[in-house]
Amino acid sequence: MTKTANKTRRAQPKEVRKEQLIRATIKCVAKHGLSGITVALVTREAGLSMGIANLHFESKEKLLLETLQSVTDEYAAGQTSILESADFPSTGAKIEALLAFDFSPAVIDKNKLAVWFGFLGEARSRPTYQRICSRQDSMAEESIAALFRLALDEAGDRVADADLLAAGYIALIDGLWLNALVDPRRLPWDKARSAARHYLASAFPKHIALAR
Amino acid sequence: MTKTANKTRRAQPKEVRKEQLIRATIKCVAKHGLSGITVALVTREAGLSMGIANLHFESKEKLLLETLQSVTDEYAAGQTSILESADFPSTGAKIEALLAFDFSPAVIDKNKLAVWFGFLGEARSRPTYQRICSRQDSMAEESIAALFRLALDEAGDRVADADLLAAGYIALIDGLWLNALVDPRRLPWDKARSAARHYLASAFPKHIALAR
DNA sequence: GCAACAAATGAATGACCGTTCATTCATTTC
DNA sequence: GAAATGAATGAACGGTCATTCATTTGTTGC
Repeated sequence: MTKTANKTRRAQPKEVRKEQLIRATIKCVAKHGLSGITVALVTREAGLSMGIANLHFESKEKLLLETLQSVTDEYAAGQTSILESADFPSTGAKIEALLAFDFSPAVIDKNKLAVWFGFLGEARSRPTYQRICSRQDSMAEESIAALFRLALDEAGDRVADADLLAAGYIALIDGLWLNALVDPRRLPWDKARSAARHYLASAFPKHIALAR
Repeated sequence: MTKTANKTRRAQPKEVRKEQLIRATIKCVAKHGLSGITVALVTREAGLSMGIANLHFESKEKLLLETLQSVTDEYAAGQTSILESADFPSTGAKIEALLAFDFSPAVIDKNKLAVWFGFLGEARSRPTYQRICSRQDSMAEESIAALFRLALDEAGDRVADADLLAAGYIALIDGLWLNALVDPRRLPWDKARSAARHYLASAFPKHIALAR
Protein backbone atom coordinates (compact mmCIF):
# COMPACT_ATOMS: atom_id res chain seq x y z
CA MET A 1 0.00 0.00 0.00
CA THR A 2 2.54 2.54 1.18
CA LYS A 3 5.22 3.21 -1.38
CA THR A 4 8.22 3.08 0.91
CA ALA A 5 7.86 0.91 3.97
CA ASN A 6 10.34 3.00 5.92
CA LYS A 7 10.78 2.00 9.49
CA THR A 8 12.33 5.28 10.46
CA ARG A 9 10.45 8.53 10.28
CA ARG A 10 12.16 10.83 7.79
CA ALA A 11 11.75 14.57 7.78
CA GLN A 12 11.02 15.97 4.33
CA PRO A 13 10.78 19.51 2.95
CA LYS A 14 7.31 20.99 2.92
CA GLU A 15 6.92 20.78 -0.85
CA VAL A 16 7.65 17.07 -1.00
CA ARG A 17 5.06 16.27 1.65
CA LYS A 18 2.43 18.47 0.06
CA GLU A 19 2.94 16.77 -3.27
CA GLN A 20 2.72 13.38 -1.58
CA LEU A 21 -0.52 14.30 0.17
CA ILE A 22 -2.07 15.70 -2.99
CA ARG A 23 -1.30 12.48 -4.84
CA ALA A 24 -2.89 10.48 -2.03
CA THR A 25 -5.93 12.74 -2.10
CA ILE A 26 -6.42 12.17 -5.83
CA LYS A 27 -6.39 8.44 -5.26
CA CYS A 28 -8.82 8.66 -2.35
CA VAL A 29 -11.27 10.95 -4.11
CA ALA A 30 -11.32 8.47 -6.99
CA LYS A 31 -11.82 5.53 -4.65
CA HIS A 32 -14.26 6.97 -2.12
CA GLY A 33 -15.78 10.02 -3.78
CA LEU A 34 -15.80 13.57 -2.46
CA SER A 35 -18.45 12.79 0.11
CA GLY A 36 -16.67 9.69 1.37
CA ILE A 37 -13.25 11.17 1.81
CA THR A 38 -11.74 11.58 5.28
CA VAL A 39 -8.43 12.93 6.48
CA ALA A 40 -7.64 9.57 8.02
CA LEU A 41 -8.11 7.84 4.66
CA VAL A 42 -5.83 10.27 2.86
CA THR A 43 -3.03 10.23 5.39
CA ARG A 44 -3.16 6.43 5.62
CA GLU A 45 -2.93 6.23 1.82
CA ALA A 46 0.14 8.46 2.02
CA GLY A 47 1.60 6.32 4.76
CA LEU A 48 1.72 9.22 7.19
CA SER A 49 0.03 10.18 10.41
CA MET A 50 -3.30 11.92 10.82
CA GLY A 51 -2.00 15.29 11.94
CA ILE A 52 0.17 15.79 8.86
CA ALA A 53 -2.70 17.08 6.73
CA ASN A 54 -3.37 20.02 9.01
CA LEU A 55 0.33 20.64 9.44
CA HIS A 56 1.01 21.27 5.74
CA PHE A 57 -2.39 22.43 4.59
CA GLU A 58 -4.35 24.48 7.03
CA SER A 59 -7.45 22.31 6.83
CA LYS A 60 -9.05 19.45 4.95
CA GLU A 61 -10.88 21.95 2.77
CA LYS A 62 -7.62 23.62 1.73
CA LEU A 63 -6.11 20.24 0.92
CA LEU A 64 -9.06 19.49 -1.33
CA LEU A 65 -8.80 22.86 -3.04
CA GLU A 66 -5.10 22.48 -3.74
CA THR A 67 -5.76 19.01 -5.09
CA LEU A 68 -8.34 20.31 -7.54
CA GLN A 69 -6.02 23.15 -8.49
CA SER A 70 -3.19 20.73 -9.09
CA VAL A 71 -5.28 18.61 -11.46
CA THR A 72 -6.58 21.59 -13.44
CA ASP A 73 -3.16 23.25 -13.58
CA GLU A 74 -1.60 20.14 -15.04
CA TYR A 75 -4.26 19.95 -17.75
CA ALA A 76 -4.03 23.67 -18.49
CA ALA A 77 -0.26 23.50 -18.82
CA GLY A 78 -0.40 20.72 -21.40
CA GLN A 79 -3.20 22.34 -23.33
CA THR A 80 -1.60 25.78 -23.33
CA SER A 81 1.70 24.42 -24.59
CA ILE A 82 -0.14 23.16 -27.68
CA LEU A 83 -2.34 26.19 -28.21
CA GLU A 84 0.52 28.68 -27.84
CA SER A 85 3.05 26.74 -29.84
CA ALA A 86 4.08 28.05 -33.27
CA ASP A 87 5.83 24.84 -34.24
CA PHE A 88 3.00 23.02 -35.94
CA PRO A 89 3.29 22.59 -39.71
CA SER A 90 -0.38 23.42 -40.24
CA THR A 91 -3.58 24.42 -38.52
CA GLY A 92 -4.84 20.90 -39.07
CA ALA A 93 -1.84 19.46 -37.24
CA LYS A 94 -2.51 21.73 -34.30
CA ILE A 95 -6.14 20.64 -34.05
CA GLU A 96 -4.98 17.07 -34.42
CA ALA A 97 -2.56 17.59 -31.53
CA LEU A 98 -5.31 19.02 -29.37
CA LEU A 99 -7.41 15.93 -29.96
CA ALA A 100 -4.49 13.61 -29.26
CA PHE A 101 -3.77 15.47 -26.05
CA ASP A 102 -7.37 15.23 -24.84
CA PHE A 103 -7.18 11.46 -25.09
CA SER A 104 -3.59 10.98 -23.99
CA PRO A 105 -2.96 8.63 -21.06
CA ALA A 106 -2.02 11.40 -18.64
CA VAL A 107 -5.30 13.22 -19.37
CA ILE A 108 -7.74 10.31 -19.40
CA ASP A 109 -6.27 9.00 -16.18
CA LYS A 110 -9.23 7.63 -14.22
CA ASN A 111 -8.13 9.10 -10.92
CA LYS A 112 -7.62 12.61 -12.21
CA LEU A 113 -10.88 12.57 -14.15
CA ALA A 114 -12.69 11.33 -11.06
CA VAL A 115 -11.33 14.34 -9.18
CA TRP A 116 -12.41 16.69 -11.97
CA PHE A 117 -15.98 15.38 -12.11
CA GLY A 118 -16.23 14.92 -8.36
CA PHE A 119 -15.60 18.63 -7.87
CA LEU A 120 -17.67 19.66 -10.89
CA GLY A 121 -20.60 17.77 -9.40
CA GLU A 122 -20.38 19.96 -6.32
CA ALA A 123 -19.42 23.14 -8.14
CA ARG A 124 -22.86 24.69 -8.07
CA SER A 125 -22.99 24.68 -4.29
CA ARG A 126 -19.33 25.65 -3.73
CA PRO A 127 -18.36 28.96 -5.27
CA THR A 128 -14.67 28.19 -4.82
CA TYR A 129 -14.86 24.93 -6.77
CA GLN A 130 -16.90 26.67 -9.41
CA ARG A 131 -14.35 29.43 -9.83
CA ILE A 132 -11.46 27.03 -10.26
CA CYS A 133 -13.32 24.80 -12.72
CA SER A 134 -14.77 27.49 -14.91
CA ARG A 135 -11.68 29.67 -15.05
CA GLN A 136 -9.96 26.64 -16.57
CA ASP A 137 -12.66 26.23 -19.19
CA SER A 138 -13.03 29.88 -20.13
CA MET A 139 -9.34 30.35 -20.81
CA ALA A 140 -9.37 27.24 -22.96
CA GLU A 141 -12.49 28.28 -24.85
CA GLU A 142 -10.93 31.56 -25.89
CA SER A 143 -7.82 29.96 -27.42
CA ILE A 144 -9.68 27.09 -29.01
CA ALA A 145 -12.15 29.46 -30.63
CA ALA A 146 -9.24 31.41 -32.09
CA LEU A 147 -7.70 28.24 -33.48
CA PHE A 148 -11.02 27.16 -34.99
CA ARG A 149 -11.55 30.62 -36.48
CA LEU A 150 -8.20 30.32 -38.21
CA ALA A 151 -9.14 26.92 -39.65
CA LEU A 152 -12.47 28.22 -40.92
CA ASP A 153 -10.71 31.16 -42.54
CA GLU A 154 -8.23 28.88 -44.27
CA ALA A 155 -11.08 26.79 -45.59
CA GLY A 156 -12.97 29.84 -46.82
CA ASP A 157 -15.89 28.94 -44.59
CA ARG A 158 -17.96 32.06 -43.87
CA VAL A 159 -21.01 30.44 -42.28
CA ALA A 160 -19.76 28.26 -39.42
CA ASP A 161 -19.42 29.92 -36.03
CA ALA A 162 -16.05 29.27 -34.38
CA ASP A 163 -17.28 30.24 -30.92
CA LEU A 164 -20.11 27.76 -31.15
CA LEU A 165 -17.82 25.04 -32.46
CA ALA A 166 -15.39 25.65 -29.61
CA ALA A 167 -18.10 25.56 -26.96
CA GLY A 168 -19.40 22.37 -28.54
CA TYR A 169 -15.96 20.79 -28.64
CA ILE A 170 -15.28 21.50 -24.97
CA ALA A 171 -18.69 20.18 -23.96
CA LEU A 172 -18.27 17.10 -26.14
CA ILE A 173 -14.91 16.28 -24.60
CA ASP A 174 -16.33 16.73 -21.10
CA GLY A 175 -19.28 14.51 -21.96
CA LEU A 176 -17.14 11.82 -23.56
CA TRP A 177 -14.77 11.76 -20.60
CA LEU A 178 -17.69 11.53 -18.20
CA ASN A 179 -19.46 8.75 -20.10
CA ALA A 180 -16.30 6.74 -20.61
CA LEU A 181 -15.30 7.22 -16.98
CA VAL A 182 -18.64 6.14 -15.54
CA ASP A 183 -19.23 3.21 -17.86
CA PRO A 184 -16.23 2.29 -20.02
CA ARG A 185 -17.98 -0.83 -21.30
CA ARG A 186 -20.74 1.23 -22.87
CA LEU A 187 -18.33 3.86 -24.16
CA PRO A 188 -14.80 2.52 -24.57
CA TRP A 189 -12.06 5.12 -24.80
CA ASP A 190 -11.38 4.33 -28.45
CA LYS A 191 -14.98 4.96 -29.34
CA ALA A 192 -14.93 8.22 -27.38
CA ARG A 193 -11.89 9.38 -29.28
CA SER A 194 -13.56 8.44 -32.58
CA ALA A 195 -16.64 10.43 -31.68
CA ALA A 196 -14.51 13.49 -30.98
CA ARG A 197 -12.62 13.03 -34.25
CA HIS A 198 -15.93 12.77 -36.06
CA TYR A 199 -16.98 16.09 -34.62
CA LEU A 200 -13.78 17.79 -35.76
CA ALA A 201 -13.81 16.11 -39.15
CA SER A 202 -17.27 17.36 -39.95
CA ALA A 203 -16.46 20.88 -38.77
CA PHE A 204 -13.10 21.05 -40.56
CA PRO A 205 -13.30 18.61 -43.49
CA LYS A 206 -10.34 20.22 -45.23
CA HIS A 207 -8.12 19.85 -42.15
CA ILE A 208 -9.13 16.69 -40.34
CA ALA A 209 -9.67 13.29 -41.93
CA LEU A 210 -12.36 10.96 -40.65
CA ALA A 211 -10.24 7.90 -40.04
CA ARG A 212 -6.77 7.93 -38.63
CA MET B 1 -40.01 28.40 2.95
CA THR B 2 -42.52 25.72 3.70
CA LYS B 3 -45.22 25.53 1.11
CA THR B 4 -48.19 25.24 3.42
CA ALA B 5 -47.81 26.85 6.81
CA ASN B 6 -50.18 24.40 8.42
CA LYS B 7 -50.56 24.76 12.13
CA THR B 8 -52.04 21.35 12.57
CA ARG B 9 -50.13 18.20 11.85
CA ARG B 10 -51.88 16.31 9.05
CA ALA B 11 -51.45 12.63 8.44
CA GLN B 12 -50.85 11.85 4.78
CA PRO B 13 -50.61 8.63 2.81
CA LYS B 14 -47.14 7.21 2.45
CA GLU B 15 -46.87 8.07 -1.23
CA VAL B 16 -47.63 11.75 -0.72
CA ARG B 17 -44.98 12.13 1.95
CA LYS B 18 -42.37 10.26 -0.04
CA GLU B 19 -42.98 12.51 -3.03
CA GLN B 20 -42.74 15.56 -0.78
CA LEU B 21 -39.46 14.38 0.70
CA ILE B 22 -37.97 13.57 -2.69
CA ARG B 23 -38.81 17.05 -3.92
CA ALA B 24 -37.16 18.55 -0.86
CA THR B 25 -34.11 16.36 -1.40
CA ILE B 26 -33.73 17.57 -4.99
CA LYS B 27 -33.75 21.17 -3.78
CA CYS B 28 -31.25 20.46 -1.03
CA VAL B 29 -28.83 18.52 -3.22
CA ALA B 30 -28.86 21.46 -5.62
CA LYS B 31 -28.31 23.95 -2.83
CA HIS B 32 -25.80 22.13 -0.66
CA GLY B 33 -24.32 19.41 -2.86
CA LEU B 34 -24.26 15.69 -2.18
CA SER B 35 -21.53 16.03 0.42
CA GLY B 36 -23.28 18.86 2.25
CA ILE B 37 -26.70 17.30 2.50
CA THR B 38 -28.11 16.31 5.89
CA VAL B 39 -31.38 14.73 6.94
CA ALA B 40 -32.14 17.77 9.06
CA LEU B 41 -31.77 20.05 6.03
CA VAL B 42 -34.08 17.95 3.90
CA THR B 43 -36.81 17.53 6.48
CA ARG B 44 -36.71 21.22 7.35
CA GLU B 45 -37.04 22.07 3.65
CA ALA B 46 -40.09 19.81 3.55
CA GLY B 47 -41.50 21.45 6.67
CA LEU B 48 -41.53 18.16 8.56
CA SER B 49 -39.77 16.68 11.53
CA MET B 50 -36.41 14.94 11.53
CA GLY B 51 -37.64 11.43 12.08
CA ILE B 52 -39.88 11.43 9.01
CA ALA B 53 -37.06 10.54 6.62
CA ASN B 54 -36.32 7.26 8.34
CA LEU B 55 -40.02 6.55 8.75
CA HIS B 56 -40.79 6.55 5.03
CA PHE B 57 -37.40 5.65 3.61
CA GLU B 58 -35.38 3.22 5.59
CA SER B 59 -32.29 5.40 5.68
CA LYS B 60 -30.76 8.56 4.27
CA GLU B 61 -28.98 6.49 1.64
CA LYS B 62 -32.27 4.99 0.42
CA LEU B 63 -33.82 8.45 0.25
CA LEU B 64 -30.94 9.62 -1.91
CA LEU B 65 -31.23 6.59 -4.18
CA GLU B 66 -34.95 7.06 -4.68
CA THR B 67 -34.34 10.72 -5.43
CA LEU B 68 -31.84 9.88 -8.15
CA GLN B 69 -34.18 7.23 -9.51
CA SER B 70 -37.04 9.70 -9.59
CA VAL B 71 -35.04 12.21 -11.62
CA THR B 72 -33.80 9.64 -14.11
CA ASP B 73 -37.22 8.01 -14.44
CA GLU B 74 -38.82 11.31 -15.27
CA TYR B 75 -36.27 11.99 -17.98
CA ALA B 76 -36.52 8.46 -19.35
CA ALA B 77 -40.32 8.67 -19.54
CA GLY B 78 -40.24 11.86 -21.58
CA GLN B 79 -37.52 10.61 -23.86
CA THR B 80 -39.12 7.22 -24.41
CA SER B 81 -42.45 8.77 -25.30
CA ILE B 82 -40.72 10.55 -28.17
CA LEU B 83 -38.55 7.68 -29.30
CA GLU B 84 -41.38 5.16 -29.28
CA SER B 85 -44.00 7.41 -30.83
CA ALA B 86 -45.14 6.69 -34.40
CA ASP B 87 -46.90 10.03 -34.74
CA PHE B 88 -44.11 12.13 -36.17
CA PRO B 89 -44.53 13.19 -39.81
CA SER B 90 -40.88 12.48 -40.58
CA THR B 91 -37.62 11.21 -39.15
CA GLY B 92 -36.37 14.77 -39.12
CA ALA B 93 -39.31 15.86 -36.98
CA LYS B 94 -38.55 13.11 -34.49
CA ILE B 95 -34.91 14.14 -34.18
CA GLU B 96 -36.08 17.73 -33.89
CA ALA B 97 -38.41 16.70 -31.05
CA LEU B 98 -35.59 14.93 -29.26
CA LEU B 99 -33.50 18.08 -29.37
CA ALA B 100 -36.38 20.24 -28.19
CA PHE B 101 -37.00 17.84 -25.33
CA ASP B 102 -33.36 17.87 -24.22
CA PHE B 103 -33.56 21.64 -23.79
CA SER B 104 -37.11 21.90 -22.53
CA PRO B 105 -37.65 23.72 -19.22
CA ALA B 106 -38.51 20.55 -17.30
CA VAL B 107 -35.27 18.91 -18.42
CA ILE B 108 -32.81 21.77 -18.03
CA ASP B 109 -34.18 22.52 -14.58
CA LYS B 110 -31.18 23.54 -12.50
CA ASN B 111 -32.18 21.50 -9.49
CA LYS B 112 -32.72 18.27 -11.36
CA LEU B 113 -29.52 18.66 -13.35
CA ALA B 114 -27.62 19.35 -10.16
CA VAL B 115 -28.92 16.06 -8.80
CA TRP B 116 -27.92 14.23 -11.97
CA PHE B 117 -24.36 15.57 -11.99
CA GLY B 118 -23.99 15.37 -8.23
CA PHE B 119 -24.61 11.64 -8.36
CA LEU B 120 -22.62 11.15 -11.58
CA GLY B 121 -19.65 12.76 -9.88
CA GLU B 122 -19.77 10.08 -7.21
CA ALA B 123 -20.80 7.25 -9.52
CA ARG B 124 -17.36 5.72 -9.83
CA SER B 125 -17.12 5.09 -6.12
CA ARG B 126 -20.76 4.03 -5.62
CA PRO B 127 -21.78 1.03 -7.71
CA THR B 128 -25.46 1.69 -7.01
CA TYR B 129 -25.31 5.24 -8.36
CA GLN B 130 -23.36 3.98 -11.33
CA ARG B 131 -25.93 1.33 -12.15
CA ILE B 132 -28.85 3.77 -12.06
CA CYS B 133 -27.05 6.39 -14.16
CA SER B 134 -25.69 4.13 -16.82
CA ARG B 135 -28.78 2.00 -17.24
CA GLN B 136 -30.53 5.24 -18.16
CA ASP B 137 -27.93 6.10 -20.75
CA SER B 138 -27.59 2.69 -22.33
CA MET B 139 -31.32 2.30 -22.95
CA ALA B 140 -31.34 5.75 -24.54
CA GLU B 141 -28.29 5.06 -26.67
CA GLU B 142 -29.89 2.00 -28.22
CA SER B 143 -33.03 3.82 -29.34
CA ILE B 144 -31.23 6.95 -30.46
CA ALA B 145 -28.82 4.90 -32.55
CA ALA B 146 -31.80 3.21 -34.24
CA LEU B 147 -33.35 6.58 -35.01
CA PHE B 148 -30.09 7.92 -36.39
CA ARG B 149 -29.62 4.77 -38.48
CA LEU B 150 -33.01 5.35 -40.03
CA ALA B 151 -32.13 8.95 -40.87
CA LEU B 152 -28.83 7.91 -42.46
CA ASP B 153 -30.66 5.29 -44.53
CA GLU B 154 -33.17 7.83 -45.74
CA ALA B 155 -30.35 10.14 -46.77
CA GLY B 156 -28.53 7.35 -48.55
CA ASP B 157 -25.54 7.85 -46.30
CA ARG B 158 -23.45 4.67 -46.20
CA VAL B 159 -20.35 5.99 -44.46
CA ALA B 160 -21.50 7.64 -41.23
CA ASP B 161 -21.73 5.41 -38.17
CA ALA B 162 -25.04 5.74 -36.33
CA ASP B 163 -23.70 4.19 -33.12
CA LEU B 164 -20.87 6.68 -32.99
CA LEU B 165 -23.20 9.58 -33.74
CA ALA B 166 -25.54 8.48 -30.96
CA ALA B 167 -22.74 8.11 -28.42
CA GLY B 168 -21.49 11.53 -29.47
CA TYR B 169 -24.91 13.10 -29.18
CA ILE B 170 -25.49 11.75 -25.68
CA ALA B 171 -22.05 12.89 -24.56
CA LEU B 172 -22.51 16.29 -26.16
CA ILE B 173 -25.82 16.84 -24.40
CA ASP B 174 -24.29 15.79 -21.07
CA GLY B 175 -21.37 18.12 -21.62
CA LEU B 176 -23.55 21.05 -22.65
CA TRP B 177 -25.82 20.58 -19.67
CA LEU B 178 -22.83 20.41 -17.33
CA ASN B 179 -21.11 23.47 -18.77
CA ALA B 180 -24.29 25.55 -18.83
CA LEU B 181 -25.17 24.44 -15.32
CA VAL B 182 -21.79 25.25 -13.80
CA ASP B 183 -21.27 28.55 -15.59
CA PRO B 184 -24.33 29.82 -17.45
CA ARG B 185 -22.61 33.11 -18.22
CA ARG B 186 -19.90 31.37 -20.21
CA LEU B 187 -22.37 29.00 -21.88
CA PRO B 188 -25.91 30.40 -21.95
CA TRP B 189 -28.66 27.85 -22.54
CA ASP B 190 -29.45 29.27 -25.97
CA LYS B 191 -25.89 28.80 -27.07
CA ALA B 192 -25.87 25.26 -25.72
CA ARG B 193 -28.98 24.43 -27.70
CA SER B 194 -27.43 25.94 -30.84
CA ALA B 195 -24.31 23.83 -30.38
CA ALA B 196 -26.43 20.69 -30.16
CA ARG B 197 -28.42 21.71 -33.25
CA HIS B 198 -25.16 22.29 -35.09
CA TYR B 199 -24.08 18.77 -34.28
CA LEU B 200 -27.32 17.28 -35.58
CA ALA B 201 -27.40 19.54 -38.65
CA SER B 202 -23.97 18.45 -39.76
CA ALA B 203 -24.75 14.78 -39.18
CA PHE B 204 -28.17 14.92 -40.87
CA PRO B 205 -28.06 17.83 -43.32
CA LYS B 206 -31.09 16.53 -45.22
CA HIS B 207 -33.21 16.36 -42.07
CA ILE B 208 -32.12 19.16 -39.76
CA ALA B 209 -31.61 22.78 -40.74
CA LEU B 210 -28.87 24.86 -39.15
CA ALA B 211 -30.97 27.77 -37.99
CA ARG B 212 -34.38 27.49 -36.49
C1' DG C 1 -67.84 9.50 21.23
C1' DC C 2 -64.53 5.99 21.93
C1' DA C 3 -61.21 2.60 20.97
C1' DA C 4 -57.68 1.11 17.89
C1' DC C 5 -54.62 2.33 14.62
C1' DA C 6 -51.34 4.85 12.05
C1' DA C 7 -48.67 8.97 11.19
C1' DA C 8 -45.61 12.27 12.93
C1' DT C 9 -42.62 14.27 16.30
C1' DG C 10 -38.05 15.63 18.26
C1' DA C 11 -35.03 14.84 22.25
C1' DA C 12 -31.68 11.49 23.17
C1' DT C 13 -27.99 8.43 21.58
C1' DG C 14 -23.87 6.96 19.76
C1' DA C 15 -20.77 6.82 15.84
C1' DC C 16 -17.79 9.30 13.06
C1' DC C 17 -14.51 12.75 11.90
C1' DG C 18 -11.77 17.22 11.66
C1' DT C 19 -8.75 19.57 14.46
C1' DT C 20 -5.55 20.34 18.29
C1' DC C 21 -1.33 20.00 20.78
C1' DA C 22 1.83 17.73 24.07
C1' DT C 23 5.24 14.65 22.96
C1' DT C 24 8.69 12.10 20.17
C1' DC C 25 12.46 11.99 17.26
C1' DA C 26 15.53 13.00 13.20
C1' DT C 27 18.54 16.50 11.75
C1' DT C 28 21.50 20.51 12.12
C1' DT C 29 24.62 23.60 14.41
C1' DC C 30 28.46 24.75 17.03
C1' DG D 1 28.10 15.12 21.53
C1' DA D 2 25.00 18.40 23.51
C1' DA D 3 21.63 21.66 22.57
C1' DA D 4 18.40 23.63 19.44
C1' DT D 5 15.16 23.15 15.79
C1' DG D 6 11.14 21.86 13.60
C1' DA D 7 8.94 17.82 11.21
C1' DA D 8 5.91 14.21 12.46
C1' DT D 9 2.95 11.70 15.47
C1' DG D 10 -1.58 10.14 17.33
C1' DA D 11 -4.52 10.25 21.50
C1' DA D 12 -7.99 13.20 23.04
C1' DC D 13 -11.61 16.60 22.29
C1' DG D 14 -15.67 18.55 20.66
C1' DG D 15 -18.93 19.18 17.06
C1' DT D 16 -21.96 17.21 13.65
C1' DC D 17 -25.16 14.08 12.07
C1' DA D 18 -27.95 9.67 11.10
C1' DT D 19 -30.83 6.94 13.57
C1' DT D 20 -33.94 5.48 17.31
C1' DC D 21 -38.08 5.32 19.96
C1' DA D 22 -41.22 6.91 23.65
C1' DT D 23 -44.73 10.06 23.18
C1' DT D 24 -48.18 12.94 20.93
C1' DT D 25 -51.71 13.65 17.72
C1' DG D 26 -54.68 12.92 13.85
C1' DT D 27 -57.76 9.42 11.56
C1' DT D 28 -60.80 5.46 10.99
C1' DG D 29 -64.32 2.11 12.13
C1' DC D 30 -68.11 1.14 14.88
